[in-house]
Amino acid sequence: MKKVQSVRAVDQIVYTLRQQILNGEYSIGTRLPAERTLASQLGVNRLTLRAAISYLEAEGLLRAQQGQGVTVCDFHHTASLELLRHLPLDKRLSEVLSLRQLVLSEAVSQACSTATAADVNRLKSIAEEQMRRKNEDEFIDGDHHFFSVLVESTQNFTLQLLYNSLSRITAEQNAWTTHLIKNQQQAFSSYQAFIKLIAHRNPALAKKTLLGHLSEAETAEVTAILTRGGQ
Amino acid sequence: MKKVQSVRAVDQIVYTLRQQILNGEYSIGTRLPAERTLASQLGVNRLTLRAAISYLEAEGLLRAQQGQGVTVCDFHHTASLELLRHLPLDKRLSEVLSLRQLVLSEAVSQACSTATAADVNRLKSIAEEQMRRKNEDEFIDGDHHFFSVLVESTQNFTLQLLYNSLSRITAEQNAWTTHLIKNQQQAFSSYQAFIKLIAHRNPALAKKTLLGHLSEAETAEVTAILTRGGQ
DNA sequence: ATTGGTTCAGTGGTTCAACCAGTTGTGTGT
DNA sequence: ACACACAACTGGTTGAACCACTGAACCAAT
Repeated sequence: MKKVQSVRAVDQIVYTLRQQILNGEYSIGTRLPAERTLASQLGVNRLTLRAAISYLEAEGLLRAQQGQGVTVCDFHHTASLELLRHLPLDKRLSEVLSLRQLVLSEAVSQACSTATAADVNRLKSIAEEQMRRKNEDEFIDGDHHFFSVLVESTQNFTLQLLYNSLSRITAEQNAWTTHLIKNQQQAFSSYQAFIKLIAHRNPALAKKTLLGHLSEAETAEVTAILTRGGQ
Repeated sequence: MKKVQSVRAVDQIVYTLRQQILNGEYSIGTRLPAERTLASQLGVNRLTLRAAISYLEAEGLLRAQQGQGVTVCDFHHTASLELLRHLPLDKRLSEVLSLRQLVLSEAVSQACSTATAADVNRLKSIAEEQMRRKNEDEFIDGDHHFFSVLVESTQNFTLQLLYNSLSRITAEQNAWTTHLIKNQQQAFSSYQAFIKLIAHRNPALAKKTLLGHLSEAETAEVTAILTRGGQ
């Protein structure tokens, strides 16, 4: 008794069409075949196809207009970050990493003002737990958990929504998991640095530190903060 | 001969359900009424409702599962920035503004390395045109156009997708238009500053400048750059 | 009383065939 | 040459029917 949970036809059609659009098989600005035609081509009912089109409209890939057909949007201008979930991350890993760094710097900076003592303790325990992880997948999840809590502690809904996208983009992408595993040690020190910066409650300094914008005097100060042990 | 372009029933249902979810009328984790029930409540056919549900699944607000019903997702964790398009911007204007500032700082910094001379000229002409604008709506559009070109000049697809969301969030929101109109003069000097920073081709300095992370020595240097006339 | 399996009612998923409603082009009348 | 009407697309909506999955209720065997 397996739980095969057959995949919804809609999801398959969504996947197929999305790939065809992203591959340029249906190029930007062109019209898709008429719904009745396309449905029979894809071997599904027209209404199933329509549900898929509705989904892809929400993603900003398609636009349907009565009497005019379904046209492929210029997703460079109509899509959102979520689109990267469906593109190979390899080519854009550096772009995503630097955006992630930028966002997390801002998050840490804001958390300096907003995080509660309880938040900091949660972060500490997650960070400690991460050090004991053996399983790779658990480590990946834990990493996501740490930053999820961090972002939540900013109480900044906008940042949180943005982080949602970032974490989904990386989720289940091999380029990401190999990157994270390879830089595991670096991750540990990031956790510690972030926690100490938040606990130090200096938003401006935290941001400068994480973006590498420190002056010489500040560098010394930060070094002192980061090397301080315990509490 | 008007072109009333009657609104699609699907769109109305999407709007209605989205509002009900965001207002908490259908609270997170609960199940929507059965499709057949809900469809008759809303006065549309079940398949029309299903197209709407499919759309809202793409937005991360709903999740349908055979045999289990349609449940309301915790959009704090499942939605993306696009969600802010459907929330009043008033309460979060400062959040969005600071994120925008952060993203544009990064864009300018990257443009220092990637923008062509042609890009810089386009930016200059847009900025000049902006100064002559009388109409408020045209000014808003021009502002968006300027930053759109700026972000494109980075050739960073990730940043571009993120900017798409940001510009859609602000589009047609009164909180944004009033903010922009009120700070029109400041916008002009931003254009000039961004252009000069890009033309100066120093990514690190540009970013520090826009984030206010300058040391004293750097401040003098930047002042010189920004007050330089002409080219 | 506990366990195990069966049944059944309720859910979303899919299909069919038909009709409604915009958009476009084409042809006919003037 | 122009204006209008029509025809032929297109997507939008509807009703009814059936399939497939889930969970709870039920009943039997232990």
